[in-house]
Amino acid sequence: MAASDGTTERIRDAAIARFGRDGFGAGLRAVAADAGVTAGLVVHHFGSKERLRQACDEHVLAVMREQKTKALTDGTAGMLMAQLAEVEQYAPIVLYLLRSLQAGGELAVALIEQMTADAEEYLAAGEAAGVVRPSKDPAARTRYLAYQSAGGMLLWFTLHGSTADDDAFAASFRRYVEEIAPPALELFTQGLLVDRSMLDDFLMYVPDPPADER
Amino acid sequence: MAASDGTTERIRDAAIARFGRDGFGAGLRAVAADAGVTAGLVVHHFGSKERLRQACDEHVLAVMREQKTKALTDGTAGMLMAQLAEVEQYAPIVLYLLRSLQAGGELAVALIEQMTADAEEYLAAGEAAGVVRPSKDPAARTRYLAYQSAGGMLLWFTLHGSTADDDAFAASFRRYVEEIAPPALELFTQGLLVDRSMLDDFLMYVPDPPADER
DNA sequence: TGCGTGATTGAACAAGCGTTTAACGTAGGT
DNA sequence: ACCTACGTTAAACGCTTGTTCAATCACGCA
Repeated sequence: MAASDGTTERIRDAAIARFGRDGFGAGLRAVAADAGVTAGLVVHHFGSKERLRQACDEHVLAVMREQKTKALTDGTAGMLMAQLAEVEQYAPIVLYLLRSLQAGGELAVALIEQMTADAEEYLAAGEAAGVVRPSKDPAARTRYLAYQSAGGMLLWFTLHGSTADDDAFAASFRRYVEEIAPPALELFTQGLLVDRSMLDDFLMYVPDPPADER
Repeated sequence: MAASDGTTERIRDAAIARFGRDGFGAGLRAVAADAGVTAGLVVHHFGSKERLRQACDEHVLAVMREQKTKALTDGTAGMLMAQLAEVEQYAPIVLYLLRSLQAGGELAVALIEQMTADAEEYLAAGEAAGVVRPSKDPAARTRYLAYQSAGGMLLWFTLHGSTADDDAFAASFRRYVEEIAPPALELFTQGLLVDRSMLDDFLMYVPDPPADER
């Protein structure tokens, strides 16, 4: 995993892995044990648990920016992280990112912002190439797509992604992308509603659907 | 809401409100104080914190089913909860549901299942009425839409929904729905991609990627 | 050689957690 | 009037948490 194997970096990486696995409620002693040190040393190096998490955030953010996201958000967004997770070494970082999304905080906001920025660029390029339809409000569309795809991924992770093993996680991730890709592409190519003229009907249809029983 | 104002129900409602506000990490003493009792009495009535949460889950689930979800998942899914949150008295329950989605667990799965079932029914009705396009895999499409919309809502709540006040929460919720509705409708009516080439490429590629195990 | 500085440990601490226990008060039944 | 059962409280217990502290270890430098 690179990063000179100094003790500080080793603790930081152990914290990323442990927080990704168990969430930020994980104790300092567990992190310390993973790194082969004591709890006292952790706080000696980082000052406090919160500053440890800040260090983790910064490192993850640095890796993210370094990867330069050649992987585009294709609208499903899972592709981006799936590609990362496939490289086995990045699975802990992807897990940590998902935990951050789950917990909120600055890193989560930064993640969504970067995803949105990437999607914006990607969609604009697609539009220029004549592949993507123009939008009445491109920024709103981009934000909507980013939230939906990242949120869907987060929800999937919360409900079914609580796997302990990194490889199993990557495999599960691949399965998720494969599952959502077909309906996503279908929606993106043909839409959901028959045509534009139905929009008003749709809006009036929404308040009360056919009162079928069940 | 109501429920006879017995002490047990009062504690349960206080727990729903407190868990919704602070998450499930909230302490029993805080719940007890909200209900005007002591921590010991809470466990005397419910046995343990986990069983208290189970009682909360069951009650919330009962209210959900009782409301009969005339509010459909219109694909944005937020509509459902927004309509609920508008009735001020249901705001705590909606908050509790979001916390459950955030934490995972049985209630979260049940919520998504119910949303999916409602969406299935609604989409089938729309398709029969000629408003909704047919899908190659309707179940997959429904699941995809449910996860995306519920997940987007969850993510929004995690990042920006940490409001303390119930009314402010309902108002914020309304704003969220208003923000995502236009791009959602645009996507649903016109799609995102101009032609089917991407879908065709994908469908030809997907049948056999490197034959991984499973 | 000796000194000193930083890494590292193990123990201790205070606070919070969920839970247990003993006691008290009060109402109802016989 | 006694006894019982139950609602309720306050205190304590055991555990875990993050953090602090003193002591130990190792190594670079004079």
